[in-house]
Amino acid sequence: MTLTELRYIVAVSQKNHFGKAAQACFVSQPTLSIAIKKLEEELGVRLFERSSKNEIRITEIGQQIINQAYIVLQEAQILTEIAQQGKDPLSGQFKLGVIYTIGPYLLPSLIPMLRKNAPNLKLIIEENFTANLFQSLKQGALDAIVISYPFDEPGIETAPLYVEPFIVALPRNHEWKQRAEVRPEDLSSQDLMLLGAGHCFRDQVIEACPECMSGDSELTRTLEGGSLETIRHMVAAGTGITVLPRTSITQSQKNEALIDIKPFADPSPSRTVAIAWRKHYPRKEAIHTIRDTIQTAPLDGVEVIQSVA
Amino acid sequence: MTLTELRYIVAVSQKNHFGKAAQACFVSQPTLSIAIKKLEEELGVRLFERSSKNEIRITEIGQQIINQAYIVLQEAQILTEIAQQGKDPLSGQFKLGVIYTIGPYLLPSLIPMLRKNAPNLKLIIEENFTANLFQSLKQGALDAIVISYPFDEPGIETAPLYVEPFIVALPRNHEWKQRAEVRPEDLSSQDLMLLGAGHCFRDQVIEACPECMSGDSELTRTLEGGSLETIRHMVAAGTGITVLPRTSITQSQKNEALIDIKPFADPSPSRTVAIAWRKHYPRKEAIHTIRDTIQTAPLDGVEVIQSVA
DNA sequence: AAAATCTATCGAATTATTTGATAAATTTTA
DNA sequence: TAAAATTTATCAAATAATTCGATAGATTTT
Repeated sequence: MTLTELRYIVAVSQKNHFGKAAQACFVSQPTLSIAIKKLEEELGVRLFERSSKNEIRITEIGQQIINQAYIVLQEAQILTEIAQQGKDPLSGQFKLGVIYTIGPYLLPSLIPMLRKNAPNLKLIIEENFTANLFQSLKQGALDAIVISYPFDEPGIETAPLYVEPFIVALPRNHEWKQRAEVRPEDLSSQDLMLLGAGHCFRDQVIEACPECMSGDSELTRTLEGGSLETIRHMVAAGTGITVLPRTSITQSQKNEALIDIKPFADPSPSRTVAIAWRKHYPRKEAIHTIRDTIQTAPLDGVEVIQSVA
Repeated sequence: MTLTELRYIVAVSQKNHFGKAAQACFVSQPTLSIAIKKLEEELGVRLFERSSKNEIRITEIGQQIINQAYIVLQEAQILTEIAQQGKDPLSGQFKLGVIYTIGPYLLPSLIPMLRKNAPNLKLIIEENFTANLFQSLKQGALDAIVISYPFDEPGIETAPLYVEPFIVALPRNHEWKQRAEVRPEDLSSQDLMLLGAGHCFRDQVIEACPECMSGDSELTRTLEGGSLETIRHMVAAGTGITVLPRTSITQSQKNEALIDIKPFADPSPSRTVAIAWRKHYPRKEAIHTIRDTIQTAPLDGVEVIQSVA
């Protein structure tokens, strides 16, 4: 049984005439006759009563089968309509993972922009650690993830989005009040607060200032389970200083009374934020749109990295 | 789109593996790969995300389409099941027309026998005049009709069932009480009651005894809209005599006190009862069964006509 | 680096499908 | 009654499609 054969019998039932039905199906009359004969033989049932002159008559069982053929064809039609709607790579769900230290700062501007650039894309967000996001990405639970380099996994492709410098956040009236900039190695002499293990940003800060974790510096504290926002509030409360990614500081927060922001001396430590996806992911265009959206209106203080591709 | 292609994508979604899906579909892996590629191109949608190693991943739109493919295939399956059930020519409805002067006598014995010989045949009966039955048969509203010869129409085939002699019904104490038999021409001297126009039996009686309708016989009365049963009751009431087909008289009625039955002298006038169907009617076996059923246990007093075919 | 595992691609062989021409059957018309 | 018309079935040839084994290409695992 083929869908074509079903279309033929439906056409005959509508035209009551093999020749006219063949015309309606854009095939020759023998083609249609043979196809119907084949179907009748396969089903073991006579669908039509042919009388040379006059019209065709549909048998009782033939009518039942034609009714069912309508249903089959209709469901097949629905299938093509589903495909038609789904053709647009910028439609349907898109599950985006973002690491904790990027999500709160990137998403508030990304989501409304994306709603404009891809109105039919139903964005679903997950915030998590890099390792968990990667697992979900690999398993197909996520379509793409926004993470920080280094990130190199087999079967996963990445594209850099922007470079984001690190900055130092001090309580007002800190001893460095008058400084224009800070060098990484200076940090080891301070009460430095860091995120818990699992956050790649923690590792990046430590990489920038290995001294702060060396045995002789007992001033560095880890806030397990904390967030950058928690740490920022603790800085404001005077508990210590911290290093933050540039995007975690908005203009209004920069002018905040309780916190002082200092850049690092050149070359400033920084992180490169990237988007990653499975190599064979079929909706690359959706990823491209997200990347473009992020790069067209970048966050404050970052340097966009245009890909060559 | 073909049903085969839909079977392929369903198989891949179940096996998560092109090779295994191909095996399950009893085709080679290239066959399945090409078919799916073709379907993807036709729909304009990527259904699967292939990664050389590891398992296949179904895209979001692919899952929607596979769900719909299940539905299409299931409806197609139902179609074949309908055909399977309808394969038996002795199943389904069978619309049988019978003329008024046969129905009441044939059907009471035919219906229970047919229920035994063709238990799945849903017999639907229509009683009417020959002309109306023929129209319905021609139009396909009836599958077969039981009528009386002569009956010869283009596109219609017939087979004789049995020859049924006519008999004369007299009131008790009629002047012919002592007679052993009656000759047709005798009827013109009597109060003869006949059915209305349209009943072929009326015409057959008149053909057997033209004298009873000739100008000088004013004793013949026509009962428009009446039935043989009405006439029989009128005979019993002494209103006149009539001619009846043999099958209208059962054994118990023969012994009835109020009516006397006389045969015609040889050669007795008679009618040949036949079954008729459209030449191309596809369920000839059903007709054959009905004919056999009628002929295997014939009504009292008829002579079965075995067909050569 | 080699082996293993998958899907994609290729060319040849095989099957199906399609078509125009025509046959066969039947009905209508002359 | 014969010829014309109408309609579906059949046939042989051409075309299109499907199928397969072999193998390439890509990637992961050993």
